[in-house]
Amino acid sequence: MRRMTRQRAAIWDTLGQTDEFRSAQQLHDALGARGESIGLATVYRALQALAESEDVDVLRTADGENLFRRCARREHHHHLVCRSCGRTVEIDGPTVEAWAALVGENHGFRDIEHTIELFGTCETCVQA
Amino acid sequence: MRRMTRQRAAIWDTLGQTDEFRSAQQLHDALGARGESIGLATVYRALQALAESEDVDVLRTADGENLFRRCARREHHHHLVCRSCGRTVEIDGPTVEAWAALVGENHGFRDIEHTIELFGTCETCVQA
DNA sequence: GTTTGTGCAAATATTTTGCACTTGA
DNA sequence: TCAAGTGCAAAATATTTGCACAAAC
Repeated sequence: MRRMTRQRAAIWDTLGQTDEFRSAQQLHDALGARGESIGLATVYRALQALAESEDVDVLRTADGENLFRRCARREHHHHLVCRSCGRTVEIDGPTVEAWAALVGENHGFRDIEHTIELFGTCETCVQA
Repeated sequence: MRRMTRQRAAIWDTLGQTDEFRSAQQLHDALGARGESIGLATVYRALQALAESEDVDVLRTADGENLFRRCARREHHHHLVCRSCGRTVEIDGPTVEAWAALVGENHGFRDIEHTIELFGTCETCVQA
């Protein structure tokens, strides 16, 4: 079903080089800088596939851009992102998970899903 | 600073006609059906202004479209949206608010903001 | 060898913007 | 009057897709 190509290997590898979320464009640039010539459409297609198989996290910024990152953990989790430097912390929130499920049920909703992202300014950036 | 024009009045009025979230496009169509000829750009500009002054709620769908709705309540709150019929329930969550603030602080982040949306299938749609 | 992936360029879709013209206060 | 608002069409953004070609398995 899924073939390992030079392009996909390079994308996966590049994704592993940092912990930060990056856009398809940034990834494409990084690949170029690395000497890998890969079409932007291919990057999008690869990221889409990786997101689908949950091998990368997807984060939607306020201005509608998708950012991708190789997952550190496999389970469901959320993120706390520094709005200044982009540093990311992975969060797991039994509290909110429970809250979300409860609120949904209270209103007679089934199959609750939730989107939760936290944004703030990290310690380093506050000082700067 | 802010002038009341025929266009803005019509947009505001049309927003009040339903409780559902609608896109700029849908609003524009509804206005047309009503006999009001208003430029799409004007609709966008009006909605942007209304969102800024918090007179409408903005919801970002998974596919990156902005939906708007006249606020029922003034304060900060979240939504539970039916993925099938679009019915919306406004939620206020002291629990999550507190959780978000706490998580942020624990990681040394300041000025925490959060994005939280719940999606599910409502009772009516489950039966159907 | 056949099916899946790739590259390119063109297409989509949504939202924004420049600019000349209107209009509300 | 005259700053603020509007309309239109063009631009900007982010992502997707058609199709001919290349490459995994």
